[in-house]
Amino acid sequence: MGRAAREITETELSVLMELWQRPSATVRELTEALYGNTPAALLATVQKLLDRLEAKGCVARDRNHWPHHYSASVKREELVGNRLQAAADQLCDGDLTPLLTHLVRSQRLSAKDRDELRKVLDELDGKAPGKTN
Amino acid sequence: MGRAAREITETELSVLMELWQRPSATVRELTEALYGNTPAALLATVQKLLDRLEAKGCVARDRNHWPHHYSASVKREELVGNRLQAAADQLCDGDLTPLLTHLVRSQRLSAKDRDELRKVLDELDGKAPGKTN
DNA sequence: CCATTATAAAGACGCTTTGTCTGGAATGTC
DNA sequence: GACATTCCAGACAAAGCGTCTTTATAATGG
Repeated sequence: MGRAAREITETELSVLMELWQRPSATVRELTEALYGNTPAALLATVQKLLDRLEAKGCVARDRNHWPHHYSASVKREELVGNRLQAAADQLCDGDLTPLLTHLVRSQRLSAKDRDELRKVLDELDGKAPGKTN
Repeated sequence: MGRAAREITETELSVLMELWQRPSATVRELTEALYGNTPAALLATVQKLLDRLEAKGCVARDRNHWPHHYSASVKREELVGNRLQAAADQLCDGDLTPLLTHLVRSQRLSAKDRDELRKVLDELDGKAPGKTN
């Protein structure tokens, strides 16, 4: 499944971010949201970005509407996950655990964050949340 | 910290990987390890890769030796950490927690992995009090 | 010392990607 | 059918990448 997760550009990401905030949108709406105005040049630019995002499997377009309706076909969490998995594949031989360990250790997590994580771990263990908070 | 661990190319990474396996190395050694032979062209290629890695702050060179000795100036864990932080900055507003949560949840961690993580969390609980919720 | 060899430094090259824009084709509205 | 909007294909410059060639510089053996 090498499909969806390819490299997303900074600019492409800005378009995706707008899409994540709505169910769907037209090129004009997105251009307006991103740049504040909508000259032909910018419309074409955004269109091209959408084209490329579609090619990368991150955006779906509904050609039944006129103008076309675009919507994100990848959730933010998926994109995050893909990017991390890619990092793990490249740098950790595909194993995410050392990456996680390092991250948890190096990052200053608040007690609340740690609790949160622990809860997730417990959940995965399949047992009821051990210590009640 | 806050260093400039910029984008590392796949090819550059292959050089870095070799460097991580030794205290230091010459261009010739690295070329031999990577390609099996050392024609002038390849030597120059590896040299250029090292130049760029040096510019990106990932490699240090000792000009007192002849030929120069190169060594990695970024540890693998740092590179991992930087990459994750970059992902968090871009996609999670700099907050690594949702990223961690998603990762822990989506990835199938073995019971041992979970234990490992829990231990790290406990360790952090003891050391850094964090904010009491 | 000089000639030879190995290394370093600088740059050219072709290629791909990225962001932007132009022009023309397609589609809808009145 | 005339017109405006939207889509589409492609051009374009700039930048990054991997590779290679050329020139300069340092070390070594006569």
